[in-house]
Amino acid sequence: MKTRTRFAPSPTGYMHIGNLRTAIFEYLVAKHDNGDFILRIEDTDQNRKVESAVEFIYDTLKLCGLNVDEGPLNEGEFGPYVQSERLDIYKSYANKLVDMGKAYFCFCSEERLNELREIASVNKIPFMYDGHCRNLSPDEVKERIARGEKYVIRQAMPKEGKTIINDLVYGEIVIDNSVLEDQILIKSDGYPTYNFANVIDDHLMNITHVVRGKEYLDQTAKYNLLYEAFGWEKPSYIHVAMVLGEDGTKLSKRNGDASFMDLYNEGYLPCAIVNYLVFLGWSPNSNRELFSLDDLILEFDPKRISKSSSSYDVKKLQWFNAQYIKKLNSDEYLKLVRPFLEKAYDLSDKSEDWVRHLALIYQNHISYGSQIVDEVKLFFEDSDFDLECRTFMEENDTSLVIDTFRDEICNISDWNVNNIVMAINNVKEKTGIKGKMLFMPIRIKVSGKMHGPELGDTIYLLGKDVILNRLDRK
RNA sequence: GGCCAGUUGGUGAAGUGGUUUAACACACCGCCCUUUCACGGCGGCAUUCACGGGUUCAAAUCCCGUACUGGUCACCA
Repeated sequence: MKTRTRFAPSPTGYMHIGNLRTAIFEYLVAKHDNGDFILRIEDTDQNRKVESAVEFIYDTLKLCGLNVDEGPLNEGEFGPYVQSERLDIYKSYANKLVDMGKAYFCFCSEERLNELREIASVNKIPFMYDGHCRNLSPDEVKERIARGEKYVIRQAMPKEGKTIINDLVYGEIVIDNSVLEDQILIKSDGYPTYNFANVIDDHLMNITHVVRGKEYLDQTAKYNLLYEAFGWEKPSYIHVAMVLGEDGTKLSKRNGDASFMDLYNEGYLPCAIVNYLVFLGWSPNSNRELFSLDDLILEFDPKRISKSSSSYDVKKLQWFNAQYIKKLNSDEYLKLVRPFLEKAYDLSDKSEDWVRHLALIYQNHISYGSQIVDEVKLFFEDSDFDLECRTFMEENDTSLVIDTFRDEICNISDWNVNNIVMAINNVKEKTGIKGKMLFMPIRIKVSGKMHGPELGDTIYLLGKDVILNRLDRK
């Protein structure tokens, strides 16, 4: 049977890094086996729907190179791929279960349920539906439905015995059936519950490997019981531990950096994000860290997914991203960085060459696109010396170097990097000062900083007039 | 609270009974390179694998208990 996995998000118009990571794992499991990657939209909660969320999900996956083989926008033979369009399917399967005597109609009111809940909380025991409607006679059921009473359909769970979950990552997990409630399959509004819709869809869509967050691990017992009730073959399960924030707490929407789009808009490359995310909880059978998606497909083995949760670390992401930025050719690099420059500064009086030259000297320095804005600031505005610079200038007599340098600069007729480097060299010859005591005074005067790009380039790009001005400042 | 899982350095992690005096990478620190800065290179950084017992000639690796962390117990997904 062809391997098929599915990514099944709710259409919220937002994708955080944990979701994306799950999608990547799903994609890799499928593609490693030459299988299919399916997108299914889980919108059974009508309140949470967001306009154009489906397009957003497609866009995100596409940016990451995760091609959807079947989904709402490119349907295959197992559609529809949106759960709200499959309501009849769920109903018919629920009724089938009722006919088999494995599910039943339940007319219990919210008031009665709340009462039960209260009693349970007073007695400090976990609430569980008591199966009140489990043995209603078929005639009574028919009559009450005819009367227009509201109902849900619940699955009749076994009261005894154990259910075994087999997971590729966690191994065998045993759940006591006595903790399982008669779960609702169809809600009173006619919509299926998440759990039920999942099982039906996964089976009908021939999903062979269910990859999902570890928070569903316990619930898998219910899934298995459903598969068994129908007599269907169970899929393989791959539960993936969660990603925690840097402080060890759960990632949330409030943590802006946890959103893929936010990272993308800050100038992180999708290939770097993907590479980083895969390494959060997975490792290959070697020391290699840099992987393209295609290489990942080759290497990926779900058995090497970690059982414990891991923390999201921007520093490491930045390292990955810097590696990929370095590998970009200059056109690709410019495409990444230029929008940030245009947004932050007025480039209208700058030549294309100038912008290119400026951007390129930072290619080996930045770890994400928008970082260039700060780095490049000294080319667009004067800034005061920071403490480090002031201390240096106060503790050292720099006037000889600066004065000589000024003269040399004035004498340059052909303004290019070579001549500028030569000018600095002349200062060394004439003053006998070299090394740090030569370069630092010039660097500080010119850029206001002790750290920065190559001095020759910096001076060249700033231009003669600006340089002469800055040499005179305090 | 019941149930389920996890616990290797600041972070990601390798490791599944002896080749481990615990790889590798990020971060950090130091040195070298660079006439400056960065890039890069080299080196340092867990006497120890949450803790306590046990099994064994031998345990991070197997067993039991404790602690801590997380998950889960909805007409949410």
